[in-house]
Order: sequence, then structure tokens, then C-alpha cells
Amino acid sequence: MLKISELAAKTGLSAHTIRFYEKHDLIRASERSEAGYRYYNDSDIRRAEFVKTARNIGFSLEDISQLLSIRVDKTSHSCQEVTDITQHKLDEVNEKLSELESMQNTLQILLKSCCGGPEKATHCSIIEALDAGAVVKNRSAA
Amino acid sequence: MLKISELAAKTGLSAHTIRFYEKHDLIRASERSEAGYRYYNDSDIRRAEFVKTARNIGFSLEDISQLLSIRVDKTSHSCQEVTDITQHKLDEVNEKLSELESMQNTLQILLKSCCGGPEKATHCSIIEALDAGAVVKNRSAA
DNA sequence: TATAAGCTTAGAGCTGACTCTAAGGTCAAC
DNA sequence: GTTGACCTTAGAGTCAGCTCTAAGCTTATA
Ligand SMILES: [Zn+2]
Ligand SMILES: [Zn+2]
Ligand SMILES: [Zn+2]
Ligand SMILES: [Zn+2]
Repeated sequence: MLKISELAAKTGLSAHTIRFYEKHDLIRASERSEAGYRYYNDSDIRRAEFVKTARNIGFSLEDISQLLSIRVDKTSHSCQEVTDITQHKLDEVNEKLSELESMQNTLQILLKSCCGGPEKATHCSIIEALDAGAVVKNRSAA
Repeated sequence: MLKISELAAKTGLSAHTIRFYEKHDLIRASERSEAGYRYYNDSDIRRAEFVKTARNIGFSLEDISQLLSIRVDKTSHSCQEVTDITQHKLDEVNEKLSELESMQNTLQILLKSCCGGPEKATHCSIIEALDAGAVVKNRSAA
């Protein structure tokens, strides 16, 4: 049985965050001391670590909530439900990756074009490019 | 001279967003009608388009604010200041890219491991992996 | 027994970039 | 001369995921 600060130490989540997750029904403390202190048993701890792992991977709290309800009643859920959540997350990640790669590309091109020196910015090609509407929407080999 | 809705149509920003940007001193309306309507002259329009371009590239409003103050007084600023902002943004982008690539990798591995079928999730290897603390922190060839 | 560290709660505050609302004034067209 | 589209403002609300505060108990240590 761990107290909240011990669970915090074990998971790397802050006590604040653990309480916040409890509000959202992600983490549970099966027991309370007479004074109201939270106590986490092995099952609670495993659940908290599941949450931590899922969060580290990048799942949203809403995703984690769904994954948890599958986890606690596996026979009522299918592998497909799990892959749906995972695939949807992967799609999101891929979309953000595209955006970021495009930004990366544009920024690299801008940086290459500018001397970067201590000269006055009157001739700065980055400023010029922005003025000219330089949206390099290029998506080639990253 | 454009009215706000015309500038909105021209830039693709909403009138709300234009007013919001004005609050943050990114976009300006040099003139107002007697009734208080905003009117944008050519210089205002060019500034708005600069803002739009910079935003599309991914610069934060704070970055854009700095880029604008360079733009309006180029002789008081150097190319280096411009590259500093740009490089800093690129560093941010690269960091987010790393995180997302790591997430992508993990999600792909998880998806490969799961049958994705209509079977009960009792044997689901994604759930198992999350339970086992499956943090694939792998950063190899994307 | 006293001090400090740790726990409790409801609820407010933070970030960034919008997005919208309410209540009203203005303007062009028919 | 009225309908309806457009404009104004200050300020509130939205999103996700925390993060912190205040005020007051509890527990462990010295
Ligand atoms: Zn230069
Ligand atoms: Zn330059
Ligand atoms: Zn399966
Ligand atoms: Zn499965």
C-alpha cells in the first residue's frame, strides 16, 4: 500500500497530477485511511503505471480512458477496438509529422538564404521571403 | 482601402482573428471611418500578409511580433537577430519531430503486434504491452 | 509537545491561439 | 423606410493537461 507521494515517486507523476487523473477516473485509490489519505494497492499501482505508459506513448487522456475500460473488462471488447484507438492516434501523429516536416523544410530553406551576420537587416532574405509570401509547401525527402 | 471583411477574404484570416491580432499589435488599420470602421491601406495589407505567411510557417505570435519589429525598422536590426528567431523555431520543430517520430514508431510496433480482429481483447498484445510498460524509445531509421 | 512534512478539498489559474457573445450602431439595396 | 448584412466593443469561453493555492487536518520525528 502506497501513499500518494510514494505512488508519485514510483510513477514519476506528481501528486497533483495523480489527483487530477483520479478526477478523470484514470487512477484509483482503492482505500482511504481514516483521515482520508489515499492508499494504493498493487492493482491500483499497475493501473497507474498503465496510464503512465500510455501517456508517455502520447495517448490523450480520453484515449487512455477508453483503453482502461477495455483493460478492466477484456472479454467485452475486441482487439479491433484497441487497434482503432491506436490507428487513430497514429493517423493524428502522421498528420502532425507532415505539418512539422513542412515547417522544418521551410525554416531550413529560410536559414540557408540568410547570411546570419551582424549586418543590418535591410537586405535580409528571410524578411524578404516572408514579405513575398514565401510559403514553401514542399514535401520532398525530409 | 479594405474593410475588415475584405481583408479577411484576402488573407484567409477571420475578422475575429484580425481584431485579435490587432489587440496584440500584429495587424494595424491605419484609418477608421467616422463610425469607427477599420480601413486597411496597402501597407496594412502587406503587413497582414506578412503575418499570415509567418503564421503559416508556424511562427508563434510572439515570434511574429519580433519579426515585425525588425521588418519595420530594418536598419536597427541585424540578420543575426532574424536567424536567431528562425533557428530557435527550427530547434523547437526538430524537438517535436523527434517526439512524434518516437510515438509513430511505438504505435506502429503496437499495431503490428495486434491481430486487430473481432476476438475478445483477453489476449490483446497492445493491452499487454501497455501493461508491461512498453515504452519503445527507439529512434532509428524512421 | 512541538515542529515540520505530508495529506485533504474545492476551485482558480495557466498556456496559446483563437472563437464567440451580447448589445448595439451603420450602411447599401430595394 | 425597412430589411439585412456588416461593423463596433469589452469581455467571456474553448481546448488539453496540468499546476497551484488556501486553509486546515494528520503523522512522524526530535
Ligand atoms: Zn544578411
Ligand atoms: Zn538575413
Ligand atoms: Zn487479437
Ligand atoms: Zn489486440
